[in-house]
Amino acid sequence: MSTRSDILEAARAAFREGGEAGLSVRDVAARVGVTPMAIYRHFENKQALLDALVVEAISEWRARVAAVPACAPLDWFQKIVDAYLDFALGEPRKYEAAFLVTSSTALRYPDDFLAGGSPAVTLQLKLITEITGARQRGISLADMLVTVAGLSQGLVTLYRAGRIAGSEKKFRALFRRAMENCIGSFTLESPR
Amino acid sequence: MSTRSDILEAARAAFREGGEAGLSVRDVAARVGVTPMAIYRHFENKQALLDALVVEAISEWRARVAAVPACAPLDWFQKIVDAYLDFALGEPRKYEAAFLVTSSTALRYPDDFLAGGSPAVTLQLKLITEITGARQRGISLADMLVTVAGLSQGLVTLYRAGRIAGSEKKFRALFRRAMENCIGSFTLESPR
DNA sequence: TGTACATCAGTGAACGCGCGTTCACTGATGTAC
DNA sequence: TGTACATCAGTGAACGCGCGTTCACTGATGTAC
Repeated sequence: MSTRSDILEAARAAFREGGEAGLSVRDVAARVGVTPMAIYRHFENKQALLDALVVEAISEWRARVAAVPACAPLDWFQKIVDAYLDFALGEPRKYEAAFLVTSSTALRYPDDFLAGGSPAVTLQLKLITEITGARQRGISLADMLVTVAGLSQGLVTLYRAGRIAGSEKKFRALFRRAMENCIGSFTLESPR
Repeated sequence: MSTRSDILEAARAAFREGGEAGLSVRDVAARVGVTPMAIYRHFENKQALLDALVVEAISEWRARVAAVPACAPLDWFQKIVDAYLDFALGEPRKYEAAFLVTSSTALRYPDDFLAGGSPAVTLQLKLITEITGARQRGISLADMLVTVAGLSQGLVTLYRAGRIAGSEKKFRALFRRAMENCIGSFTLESPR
């Protein structure tokens, strides 16, 4: 049963280095020190191996969100934003697997998330609701959710594609300002 | 000199069908009805062929923006938003080439754009400045630019990855609302 | 006007690579009687 | 306790594919004298 975990570990390493395009059955086998066909004893095919990595990455993201200590809604939300940045910038390939790789298991905005399909998003929804509260401007929760998701994902993608100039530190600050402004825009008055 | 344009046309078709991953020298040659090596008579290598497609796509996007008739700043901006959606949804592969394919010629936010490297963005910057005007909330022009770019790109990416449920029409409406809200958030009062 | 030569588009075969997956197999381990 | 058999992880060779690019070439067209 250790070969299976060796395969997963090798696949993780291969994906870390080259992403989806860098994952090959033959390469993973070579890393484990085993024949390519040995992989098929443990995974139905390459897709199944990739799916396993996606599931792992999603779990890790959820664990990171769950690990953020509870506090006042706005602080809490901002800490999750920081966790998102840590994940996206510190483990770029895992971020890719969790958020970008097209997998049959991918949830869809906004329905699957409003329905509570993802614990991480459910928490964020709760926080957004509490933050905007009575000052809420009549924007639907679904819209707010998709806007936050789109902005996060778009900024990270631009940065990762090297299309945003400046250091990582500068990008993190920019990202935080943009998210703060975005959340603020959901309320009637300007924030702060 | 007609072979060169035949090659470009075939490459365009191949890219339209399969994106960057679907572009192969051999396939393009087969479409033209010519030996793979004939391509090399006209392009240094595969990358040069891809670069040519990227340049074309960027030109087309700029032409579309330039074709939007001048009007009041907010209307004008919204018409550009619509043009962006038309481009992203109507010519998804060209959108990909213009905005997502990593190319040595890619401009970077915000410096290259603030410096006027892109006529399309220069116009958008001018419009944003006019729209926010005196009510501007102290957010830097660079931040506003990156936020608009990130949100646009992120929403389209989510939609194209099938992660936003609903019809194209619904997505367009959602996109417009999100952009309107985003622009509104740059001013002191809530818009409308 | 005719000839020699350079230019140039395109050919055809091959190199060397990596890919996912098939097939029939070996050899060790565990199980039933 | 010993034997027969099933299970199962892993092997090794091969199939058939597509890829970018190299090399030496052919044959037509244009140009110079």
